[in-house]
Amino acid sequence: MPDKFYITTTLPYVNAKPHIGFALEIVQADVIARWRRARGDEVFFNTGTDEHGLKIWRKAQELGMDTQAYADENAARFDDLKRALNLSYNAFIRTTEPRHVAAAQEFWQRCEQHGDIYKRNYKIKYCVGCELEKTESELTDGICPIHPNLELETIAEENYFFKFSKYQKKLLELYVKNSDFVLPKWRLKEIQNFVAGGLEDFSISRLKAKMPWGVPVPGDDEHVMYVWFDALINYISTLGWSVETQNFASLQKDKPSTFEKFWGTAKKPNALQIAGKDNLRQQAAMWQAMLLSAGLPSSKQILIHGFINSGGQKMSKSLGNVVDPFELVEKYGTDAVRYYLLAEISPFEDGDFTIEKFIVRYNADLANGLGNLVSRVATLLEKDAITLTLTLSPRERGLEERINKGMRAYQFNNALKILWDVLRAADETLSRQKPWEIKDLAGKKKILEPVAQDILNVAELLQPFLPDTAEKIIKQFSAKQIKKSEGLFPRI
RNA sequence: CGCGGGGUAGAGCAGUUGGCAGCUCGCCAGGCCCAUAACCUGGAGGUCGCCGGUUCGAGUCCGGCCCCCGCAACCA
Repeated sequence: MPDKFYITTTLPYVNAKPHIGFALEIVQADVIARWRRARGDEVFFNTGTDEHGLKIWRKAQELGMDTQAYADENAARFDDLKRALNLSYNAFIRTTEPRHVAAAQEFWQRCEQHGDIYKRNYKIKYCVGCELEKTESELTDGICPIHPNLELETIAEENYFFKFSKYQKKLLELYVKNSDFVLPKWRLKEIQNFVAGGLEDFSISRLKAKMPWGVPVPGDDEHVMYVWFDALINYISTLGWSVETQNFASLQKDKPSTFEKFWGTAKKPNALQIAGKDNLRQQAAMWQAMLLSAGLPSSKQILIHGFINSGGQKMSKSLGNVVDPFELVEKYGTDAVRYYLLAEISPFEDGDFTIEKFIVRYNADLANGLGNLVSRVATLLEKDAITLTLTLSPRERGLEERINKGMRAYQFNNALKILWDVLRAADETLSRQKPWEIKDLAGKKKILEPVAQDILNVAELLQPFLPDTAEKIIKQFSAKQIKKSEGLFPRI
């Protein structure tokens, strides 16, 4: 019986092009998904786009476009990552889809039934100069930095609020009971401290008159849901919650729904989420409180990755150091980009991307390392027409276990290092045993066969990381007569 | 005393249970000449931020201090 495995990324907001940071998140998720599939699990891998809210609405207005048309255009660009990065997700949910809107409304009603939604005055600061609402973090010393001479107006607006504060205790229990609920450990500590410090209810609606681009609040035509509230629900709307859940409940009592199979149950939560460090609170606290309120199972685990800086600085448009994943793939290939994200960037800490570092890593590991070794061995075999019978399976036991150990801790960089150690050892063996000096073909074969087998073993275990490259090598090294092929990674 | 992360060779980093300080790039010397001017070996280069403690032994544990970087909620 294969295990059911669920993994989801956060949904990127479609007001900008996909950037390298999201590429990191989705490639990490992809490796985990592929790894689980290779182990025989049935995998549900979700991603999608977050499309409601002020920024998108305003941007579409600026462009004179229909808001949905604008969202469609941008959502398509995110889905393009699938091909560019060779991703294996099987679900792409958009928060403007009817099934998601319906789920969000159902979810809202459940929270409301539990007495967790209420209306209250919400004071906002408004800068007449900018004609915009301002949050505290946008202000310096309580005044708008762009219009320091103007006084801010305070506008009181009625909003719906979610009783976040009510769930403080339950959230803390959740963290205590599941010591690896959030990885890395210090992020769990961070969220624990945050929740322990006290929670304030948060606003979950906006006045439709001011900003109509959102999910309508059930039973109140004046309001739409604040984008965060609806966006988080994608993790379950993508599974067919709640329409399917309800159908199953009435029709087939004993058969678990897709939702239960993948999202899990209260006793056995099953959902793995992956998110950036800016999303810790939303995913590990707010979303979990929302699930508790709606009477649904918590997530099982949340992985928090860091940010990618460029030359030690934050990527920003004004600095001109923003990295476009499509451009990189175009120039250097999918697997080269995947390799950098997985091998060079620490899975949990902030990482750094510069084109110089990328090229150094590419040449050292992909061109001089893997690519050169494959071509080295293939040529030696082809030249003397040495035929081998290598086996793809059973895999080399110890090596596979070491990779699995790294993967269970989501240490992609360590797992890859283990594989590269094998490649290095192969190069060393060749230099020491000098098969090219040996006249006797049987003797030559004796040296080359285990080296070729090592390459095949590495290729097989490399599949979740560099699927395309791995497949090429497996094909090449499964032939009786291994032949030289085009270089995998030409030196740059 | 808000919270968290970091400070290890010229640069970038690894060091999970305390046991002779490692990796990649760069630099120097040698080897090889099968391979994508690739590969292999050796070398130079570090008071592991500072001070104190525990220990036979600390980069690793404990206490204090200094510096750098994020975050401080309804900015999606």
